[in-house]
Amino acid sequence: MKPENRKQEIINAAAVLFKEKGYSAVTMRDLASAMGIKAASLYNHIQSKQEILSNIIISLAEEFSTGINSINNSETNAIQKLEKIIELHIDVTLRNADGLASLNNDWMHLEENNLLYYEKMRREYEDIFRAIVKKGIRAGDIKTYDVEIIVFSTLSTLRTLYLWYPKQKKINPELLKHDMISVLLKGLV
Amino acid sequence: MKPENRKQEIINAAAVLFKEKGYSAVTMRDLASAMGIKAASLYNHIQSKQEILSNIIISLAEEFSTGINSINNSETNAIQKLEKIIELHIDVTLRNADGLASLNNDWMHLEENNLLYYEKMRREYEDIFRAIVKKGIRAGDIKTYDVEIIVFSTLSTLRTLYLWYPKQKKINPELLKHDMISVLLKGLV
DNA sequence: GTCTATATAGGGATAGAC
DNA sequence: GTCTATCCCTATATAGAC
Repeated sequence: MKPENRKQEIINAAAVLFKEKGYSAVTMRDLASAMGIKAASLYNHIQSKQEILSNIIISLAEEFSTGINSINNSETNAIQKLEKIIELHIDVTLRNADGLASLNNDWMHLEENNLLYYEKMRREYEDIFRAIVKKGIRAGDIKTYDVEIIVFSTLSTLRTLYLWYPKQKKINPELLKHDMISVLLKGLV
Repeated sequence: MKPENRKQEIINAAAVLFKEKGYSAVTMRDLASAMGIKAASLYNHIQSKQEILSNIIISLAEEFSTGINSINNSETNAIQKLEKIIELHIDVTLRNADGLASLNNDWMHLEENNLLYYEKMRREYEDIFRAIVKKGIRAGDIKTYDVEIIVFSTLSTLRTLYLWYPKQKKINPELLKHDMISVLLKGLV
């Protein structure tokens, strides 16, 4: 096994533990034990605990950043863009639900430039999302509720998918996408 | 100042810090510093760090438990019950947004009986919520999407309110309730 | 690539003076 | 009710043998 693979194994194992207890409560001994080795051995593959966290979070944040920019640049209306954003979140959740726990709950433990970089991406993501909703309202495609409430309620559902999805083993991704789009955009009543 | 007041001050200060960094990353020295005293002095008012956490979480969980039981026992239809649940979450968030961060993110650091007690209340809360949605679907008041998706998307929005509300200082609670009910129940489109 | 041993720092909590 | 001093434990990380 090449070092890069072993490193990724460690990062994946860490993501599972971080999801269960949070970054701060997981020790390098916990992580080593989950890998079946001693804590000191981890340092042959990674430089620090912090490096593991930034690896998990930054790659995910960049995925969302790339995704929403590509969606935003497409020639579609606001509703279609929101549908694409919902699909983006579902796709990322299917691929890396564990890592999303750190993205959502442990980003504040990033250090220095990584923290600033994360915060910048998050701000830009929300700005694009907000702009899409505003355009949709102006075009008459979206009802004229408070923009912030719409952005918040939609995003909080999408961001929490990682908690919920693993418990619904049987659910079909296509059904999930369809019903999630319906529930979020067309309401329950 | 009576000891009970001082104790509550400590718990309130702790809730703010737990919200910012999470239970595990906040030290008793951090908390003491926020109170303007030394760490050892905290122990004149509280027995342990764990006691602070359980105070924050258990009282909030009991509030939700009482609230949803009372709503569920009222003679109203599913939609009216859901509206009341949304109001319940908004009311609790207005009163104690800081504590809700611990309820949502740090419950797994509860110990022994408190952990079991919390998990029981949470399970019962979700069961009641799910039963209300199911009744609403059977009565034809709620569209026939996947029940779990409805429960999840609604609850995740309500549970995340604590993150979002403090940033919207100007928003009127009544407008918030009205628009939140509209967005969650009637959709965006 | 993993181990044992260890350095160094900081955690929660207590004792006892004031 | 708060302080200083301190106990004991565990954290991240490194050094060097195998």
